[in-house]
Order: sequence, then C-alpha cells, then structure tokens
Amino acid sequence: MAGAPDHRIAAAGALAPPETVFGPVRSQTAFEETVDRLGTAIKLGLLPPGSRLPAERELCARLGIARSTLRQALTALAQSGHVFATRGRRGGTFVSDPLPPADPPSPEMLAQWRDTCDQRLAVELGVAVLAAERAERSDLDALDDVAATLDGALEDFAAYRQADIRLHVGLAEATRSTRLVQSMTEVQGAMTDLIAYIAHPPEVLASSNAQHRLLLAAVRERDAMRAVRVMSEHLRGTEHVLAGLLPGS
Amino acid sequence: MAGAPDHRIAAAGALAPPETVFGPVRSQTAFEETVDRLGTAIKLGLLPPGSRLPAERELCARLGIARSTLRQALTALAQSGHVFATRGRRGGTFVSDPLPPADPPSPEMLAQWRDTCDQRLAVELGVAVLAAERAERSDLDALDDVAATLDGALEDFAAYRQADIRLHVGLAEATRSTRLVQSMTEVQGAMTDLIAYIAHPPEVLASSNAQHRLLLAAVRERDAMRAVRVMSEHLRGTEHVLAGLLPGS
DNA sequence: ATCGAAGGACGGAAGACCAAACCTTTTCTT
DNA sequence: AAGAAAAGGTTTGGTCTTCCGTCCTTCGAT
Repeated sequence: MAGAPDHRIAAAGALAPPETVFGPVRSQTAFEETVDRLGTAIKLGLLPPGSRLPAERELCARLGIARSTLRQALTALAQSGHVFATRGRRGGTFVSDPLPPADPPSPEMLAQWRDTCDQRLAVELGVAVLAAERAERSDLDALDDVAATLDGALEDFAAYRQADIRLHVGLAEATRSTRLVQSMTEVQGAMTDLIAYIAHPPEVLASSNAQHRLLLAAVRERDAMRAVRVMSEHLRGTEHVLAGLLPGS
Repeated sequence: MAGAPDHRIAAAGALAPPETVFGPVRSQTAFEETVDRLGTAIKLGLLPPGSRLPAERELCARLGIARSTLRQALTALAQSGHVFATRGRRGGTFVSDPLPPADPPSPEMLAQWRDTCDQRLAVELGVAVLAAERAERSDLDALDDVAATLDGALEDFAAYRQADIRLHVGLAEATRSTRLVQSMTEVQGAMTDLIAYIAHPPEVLASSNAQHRLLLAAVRERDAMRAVRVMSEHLRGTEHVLAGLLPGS
C-alpha cells in the first residue's frame, strides 16, 4: 500500500497536486508535425488549391528540418492526395486542385470536442481583445471584404467555411501576435474536423456572418468588451449546435 | 502530366500566405519536454519543496516514456539543484527544499515578452469566462482561502507569487478543462521568468489581490463579462509594469 | 544543345528512445 | 538476525528518427 508520505505540506495550503503535471508527454516527431502543419494549412485553405509550395531545398531550411524528413512528409501528403509534385525546371510541389474529401472525425476527436471548444474560446477572446487594441484600418478593411464574400457564400458551406477561417485567422493576424495566429490555425483545424459534418442551413450562416460584422464594428471602434461579448455569442452558437449532435460529456 | 495550374486563385481573394505555416518546426525531445514540465511545476510551486515525486518506475509509466529517458531528465534536474534522490526502501526523488535561485531571464525570453503576455491574456480570459460558467461553490471557497493567504504575504514577494500562481491555476482547474490548465501552467512558467526580476511593492500587491477578490466575486455571481473586465485590468497592470522596464517592441 | 532548377533516391553516421535485465542501498517485517 | 521489499543506479543492446551529403532524373528556358 503506497501510503501518502506527504510529511511536508506547504504552509500556503497544499491544494490538489495537479494531475496534468504527470500526464503523458507525447512529443510529435518532426515528420508528424510537418505533415500536420502543412496538412492543416491545406485543409483550412491557407494554402489554396493549385498553389505552389516553396522548393524542397528552401522549405526544409525554413522549417528547420532535413530535406529527407521533409520529403517523407510530402510523400505522405501526396499519398493522401493533398499535394502532387512535378519535376523539371518549372516543377514543384502543388496543392491538389480538387482536394480529397475530408475524412470523418476520429473517435478521439469527438471525445475531446468540448476541450477543443474551450481552447477555441480562449484564443478567440484573446484575439478579440487584442485586435480591438491593435488592428489597423487596412486590416479591418480587408476583413470587411471577407465578410462580404461570406454573404455571397451562404448556399455553399465549403466556400463559406473557407472564408470564415480566413476571417478568423485574419483577425488573429491583426493582433501582430505570431503565437496567437499559430494557436488560431491549430484550433481552427481541430474545429473543422468537427464542423464539416454538421448541416448548416443558409439562415444560420447568415446570422453567423451578421455576428462577424458586429464583431468587426466593435473592433473598429476599439470597444474590446463589446468585441468579447459578440465573439462569445458567436462561438456559443456553434457550440450549442455541437452539443445537440455530439455525445455530451 | 498535369501542367502548371497556377491560374487558380481562390475567388475569396488571396490574402497573404500566412508566414507561420512555414515557420520553424522545432519539436522538443521527450527528454527536453520532461525537464521542462517537471522544472516548471517545481518553479511554480505546484510541486512544493520537500515533496516527493512518484517512484521512477511509476512516473515513467505515467509520462509514457522509458525509464532511462526519465532518469536523464531527473539527473538534469538534480544537477541544477531542483531535486535530489535518496536510495533505499523509503527513498525517492524529492524537490529540494531551499530551491536554487532562479536564473535571470534569457535574452530570447525578453525579446518575446509581449508575445508571452498576449498568450497569457488569451488563456486567462478564456479561463475567466469558463470559470464563471462552470466553477463550483467548493472551488471558489478554496480560492477565497488562497486570496486570504495572498493578503498575508504582501511583504514577501516569493510567497505572494506562489499563492498567486495557485490562484490562477486553481481557477483554471475550476473550468474542468485539462488543456486550459496545461496552457495556464505553461504561460505562468513563462511569466515567472519575467516577473521575478521586477520590484513589487506591497501596495501594488495589495491592489492586485483586490482585483483577485473582484474576480472571484464576479465568477461566483456567474457574471462572465465582469470577470473578463476585471481579469483584463488585472493583467494590464503587470503588463504596463513590464512595458516600462523592458525594451518596447 | 545546353544549362539550371526542380524533384527523386541512396547510404551511412549520429542520436534519441526503449526494453529488459541486473546491482546497490535502505528499511520494514518476521 | 535474516530476508523480503522498495526504492534509486547501472549496463547493454536494439530500433527508429533524423541528418548530411551525394548523385540521378526530368524538363523548361535560353
């Protein structure tokens, strides 16, 4: 019986020993992380279909990995149909134009969906506040255009989702915080797997985009609290939809 | 052979190709991540001085790594003076009681301080909102005790900081989101390196803790927006102090 | 026809990680 | 006092990942 030998209890009141401290430490390999990064960027449309990736010799330098490792990742992405390569002088690695169909969300994904939403809430709220503080006029003008695009895509969910991602990531970029941009793309990638399989009638998308406009207006007026409120409601919308369709925790 | 189909620019307006997509992919090794995790937990007081870590054979199983890898990490932590080991039946690995002096913040740390604060803002705001939604009575009662402890530690910054961390991490735990807890400990670890070298007069600490109480009150009343406002002001305080002392971006 | 820039392929060296033993020290139990 | 038990300490060998360098192949541009 491993009795608890906690002789020394901190004077400040020993709260529960945090469980996450001893949680599993699964460090991705460079190969896995590269596949994930590029694959997510492609699925999110950050690397649009048909676009060309940097040359292997340049890309591996930028990613800070060996070329052979990068090639493993590219090979994997090619086999899954996300990219294809052509040889010769004007060759290169390109994003496939009809992207392969998205695969259904894994069971682990579904099991963690609430955690994912929580993380998204944090990132988006932080972005809302900082964007209200730092966004430039030009940033917001560009995002207004995206919102206009969204209004034109109410009937095509795939197109809507693409532009939606662009708007959210764009707002993150307006904060000038590279880490928030990174967190945003990560969390949007996780969300996409969940969202893609849920019906989104045009009315819902229209109301969602109305919130986008309210959000941008609040940011433009540098009203951080209003931006937070709008963003919060915006996220709650999709969250409630998920809660209705997925196994509640 | 597919030709070069590069005319295909997404209709939604090709925004800038995100730069973070091709950023360096530096995956930590299991060894590094373990040192980081345990080291941070020790520095934050989550593993209080004198406390005993789980036995190596159990801990490596929990962390999902080989025992030899864990031993490397423990050896590193022992050499830096954060832990020590005793052999024999009642032996084990213990957190050093007088912890070694913290090392000064690295130049890279200082260069990224604003990014770190941004990340912290996001995590803390997310925690504030979700805690206001999900925190139990008992959670908040425990946190009130921590706030009381803080009031008694206004003269001793090290003790204050310890309890401060406990409060923030505790609030994160009240959200029942393991990822937010993890993010919180990470970001608090990063902040500590910055904060430790800044003078904090008792008056500042007192006002800071007053904000803690306001925050807890807002959470208790499930007033998410007020919690956000208070948290935001709370963080801006330390951020302004840092802005005054560190190289502006 | 040639050059140059791209992808494609190989082979070895280094290092990280793991697994499974075995050794040493200390303490508890009988 | 003897031995079992529980801990850290040590050794060995193997697998897998990653890196580095080199060479080959393709094919548009000049």
